[in-house]
Amino acid sequence: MNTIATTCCPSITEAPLSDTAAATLAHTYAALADPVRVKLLSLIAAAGELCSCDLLEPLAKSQPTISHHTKILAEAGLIRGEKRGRWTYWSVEPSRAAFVHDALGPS
Amino acid sequence: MNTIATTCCPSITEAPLSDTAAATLAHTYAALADPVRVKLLSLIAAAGELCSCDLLEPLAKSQPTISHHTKILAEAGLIRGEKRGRWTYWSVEPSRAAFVHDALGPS
DNA sequence: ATCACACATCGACACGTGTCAATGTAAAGG
DNA sequence: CCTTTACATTGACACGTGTCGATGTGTGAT
Repeated sequence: MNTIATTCCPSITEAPLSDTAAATLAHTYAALADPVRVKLLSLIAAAGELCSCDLLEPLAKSQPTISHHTKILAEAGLIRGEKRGRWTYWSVEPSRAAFVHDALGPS
Repeated sequence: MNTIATTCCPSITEAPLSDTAAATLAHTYAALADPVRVKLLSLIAAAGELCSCDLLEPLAKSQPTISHHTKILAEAGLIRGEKRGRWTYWSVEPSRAAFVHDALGPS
């Protein structure tokens, strides 16, 4: 946690990550470690906004499974859900839009 | 900045990922989904080259566990090992250096 | 050859994770 | 009210995963 405090942005070529920084990164990448969630995220990123009901067919999973994956992505801070009426609309977390775009882009 | 993306590869804002593309990405991110592997990768990236024996102390894990994690990172194509004498020297896979640098950088 | 070292592999264990049927909750419409 | 719809939660199951002790495989040194 003192990594960012002492210096601004040390390049990875200069010093290894701290335990807490590594744990935080691993938690984020764990959210992307499932093909269903990667495709789910790409569907939201491509559409801009989708409700859970729109995810059932393209992902070919049950409703509880979709709810499980959206929860994990939301807890990782990659998407956010907004309830409007009976529907929950999911969109990419604005502050992480660049990260999500890069993560889904061709590497 | 995305002049290449428009002509070459469809941006994630245009179309969702295919099943195979999502599975490939998820497999890569699964290799980064463990804090020990994230720190292991950062140690290699920071040092340029390290043998397995140099990883035991900073990671505070047993030798079989280190061997297990290096194997997963190597199979994901993020690092490569070169045997010289009795030691195996690990380094970041050159073709994935940019990806690794971004993946470990501040998000 | 014999020994010590560096690393990989195996076997076993505890724990985490993806999945779905069943059930609960909340909102809109009758 | 009651019913339907959209989603979350629970419980249970099978499977994957991180971990380490024990063992195997080479390599170099004596």
